[in-house]
Amino acid sequence: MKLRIWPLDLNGEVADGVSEVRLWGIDDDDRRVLVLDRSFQPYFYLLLEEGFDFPSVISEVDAQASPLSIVTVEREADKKFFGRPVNAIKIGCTTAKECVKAGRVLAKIKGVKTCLEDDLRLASKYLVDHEVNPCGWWELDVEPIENETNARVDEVYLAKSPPKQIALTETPSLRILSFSAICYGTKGTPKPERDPIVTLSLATNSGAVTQLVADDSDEAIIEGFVAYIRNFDPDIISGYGINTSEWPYLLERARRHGLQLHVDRGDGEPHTSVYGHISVTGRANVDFYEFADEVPDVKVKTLENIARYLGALKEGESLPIDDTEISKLWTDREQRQRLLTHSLQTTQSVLKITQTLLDFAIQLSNLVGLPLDHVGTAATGFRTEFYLMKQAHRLNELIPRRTRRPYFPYAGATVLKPKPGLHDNVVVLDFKAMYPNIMMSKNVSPDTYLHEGEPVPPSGVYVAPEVAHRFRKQPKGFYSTVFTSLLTAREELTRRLDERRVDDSEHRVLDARQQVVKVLTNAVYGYAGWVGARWYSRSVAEATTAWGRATITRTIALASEAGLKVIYGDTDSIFVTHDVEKVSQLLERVEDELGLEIRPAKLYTSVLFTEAKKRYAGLLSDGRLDVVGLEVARGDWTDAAKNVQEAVLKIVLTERSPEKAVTFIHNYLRDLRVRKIPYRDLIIWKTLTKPLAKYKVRAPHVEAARLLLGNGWELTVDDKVGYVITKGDGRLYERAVPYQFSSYDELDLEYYEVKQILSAAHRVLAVFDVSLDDLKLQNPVDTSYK
DNA sequence: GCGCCCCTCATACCC
DNA sequence: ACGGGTATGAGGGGCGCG
Repeated sequence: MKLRIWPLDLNGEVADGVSEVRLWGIDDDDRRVLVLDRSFQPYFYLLLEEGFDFPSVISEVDAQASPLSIVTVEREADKKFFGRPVNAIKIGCTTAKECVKAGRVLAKIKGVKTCLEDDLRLASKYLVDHEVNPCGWWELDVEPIENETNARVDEVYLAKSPPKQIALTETPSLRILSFSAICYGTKGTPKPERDPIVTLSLATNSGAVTQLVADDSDEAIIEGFVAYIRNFDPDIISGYGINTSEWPYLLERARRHGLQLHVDRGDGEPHTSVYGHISVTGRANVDFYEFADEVPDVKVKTLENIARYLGALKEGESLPIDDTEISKLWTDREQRQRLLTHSLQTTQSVLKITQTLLDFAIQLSNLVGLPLDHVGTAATGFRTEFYLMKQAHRLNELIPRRTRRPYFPYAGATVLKPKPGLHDNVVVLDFKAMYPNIMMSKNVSPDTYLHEGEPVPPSGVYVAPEVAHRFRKQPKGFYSTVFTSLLTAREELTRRLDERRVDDSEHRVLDARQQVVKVLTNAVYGYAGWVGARWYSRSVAEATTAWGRATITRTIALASEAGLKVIYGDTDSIFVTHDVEKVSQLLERVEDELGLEIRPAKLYTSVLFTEAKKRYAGLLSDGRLDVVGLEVARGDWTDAAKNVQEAVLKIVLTERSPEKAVTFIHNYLRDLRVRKIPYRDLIIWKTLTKPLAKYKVRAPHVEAARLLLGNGWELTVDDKVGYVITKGDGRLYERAVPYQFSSYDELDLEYYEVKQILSAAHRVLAVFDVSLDDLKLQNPVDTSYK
């Protein structure tokens, strides 16, 4: 019989010595199904040296085969490696593990250059080989079988054919469960060895909201959580930070109570899998903290900030409780209800974030080919690589090994010195997908690159400026081929999007699709220059930026020739006076001569530059303030400094009055001295980028982190430390204190005035020749300081 | 002992 | 564990300075 399946999760197993791929999904009749595929033979390739023929190598393989669990040995005469035809031998083994073992032995045979594709997991290889992507529709022949392993699904099948893609686009109706937990500890970060969970809230996309609350013990919470999941049977389990917090905590608490956290559709517990995510077999466990980087406008990636930005938290609503408050609130019976409400709100925010970002996550999984629960945790490089591996397979290209290489830097993009001051009516002209289009039009790819000394082929070469790297014009390279399909897909999506109304349900899916195609397109250049990449090529990256520099340089010359004033430019954009006539001439001229599309992106009614590159602010034609690079756009300045700078920018851009800005600053400083500015606006947030012991210098945020650690708080790499600067003598790092441990009375307000507020404000006002002294209050040694 | 210069380290941004 | 280019602030050493 035929089965149509939308794969949600898959795993590779070895059962009774036989490799088995388990495909968990939803069928077109809305049933949850498990398909077992026992016909997928693990294998790898031996790549032959040039001049060695099959028989001699194969006889040597046969001679060594007996202790190696080799099942099949086949010639592969039509494969390519970096675009060149090669001879390879396909070796099948009983299991993926045996492949690795056999590869190590057989790679030493004379005439074998290397072994390939032995370093891929069974499930990955299955997806690549059968061209199956999760979160899409596939059809295959199956035969119903007994549910021997008690999988928690409606049906279990045995695969009778490989899956084939079918043209169904709609997403099945998914059951989504979001959750969050709060733990109780009196000494710093709660520890699962010691401290219980006090409440766990759950919310589903069917509208159910449940809260589990501890009595003497959290045993009932864990049992209730497991029972709830088994009953609701979610396809997606989501949270915010659950891979590092909730899941490890729940697992340890369950262990301590002698309970099984049996929440999956198999017969196990959640477990750590590739890229450090937590896998719940048969479901997709998605931690939306992993997608916070896709929201670059939010600088400090707390749940509250992300929720607010995405509209998942209404104006006035807040998630005001921080970790240090929890134990107080739980202990105080009167206050306990506030904590429980907070927990519910948190979970509801998570559910809303899930509903906002899930389309993107699903489309990313479907385009890249990684399962939904992996794709978030996989770094950009690995997402790109998985996509490329799938494309390589379609093109009959063998997949290069991952190798360790030395790193050599290379030159990047051009950034112009801005013309400082205020400019009216400025248009930003952007090249559309500059690097991808350069790479495509110049056939820039690892397999088209001509190494030094290689003769020019009959079809000719493209030669990169400055660096003189050469790329054969024919045949079309791997990257070019990939770009062509990505850019074509994007155009097709844009066309279909235009046909639909914004409130159309398919519009959301198409828009998410279009976004992920764009994200992936833009990731390939960076991937090519990453030393860890399988398809790494420094020459590719270096040639691309060289063509980019030539492009922007020529564009600037053409703009000047056209009589336009060039105010600034960075990589693939130039800022010019908005002279409609001349600009449209320029656009035409550039596209004609350079063959790349350039278009107006932003229009500023007025824009302000200092002497610095990459930092400016302007009023967009719709009246919004757009701040780039300046303190307002950074997460490591106090809100006090950012708020003042933003106000100053608004005043000077709209009212053109530096004097008014100065008055505003004076008033703000007076408010600060009488403590009208909220304490939280004086917290500085900085990320720990390495373990504390590895820091070579004593820095404020590092010392604040040490204080937290000393008080029982746990901190790991990537955690943000919030600290304040207190009064006293000595270095800043001696006076930096975690914000939880200090209060307004202890703050060094002079530091905040001078180093935060005035520094940020003066950066803007210096353009108008306002001095720092003009910004200070008349009585700098006001008694309220000390 | 203090200010100044210059350098390194650290972070976060832009595209 | 994708790229290079850039700004900025704090720390820290060396130096002059009666």
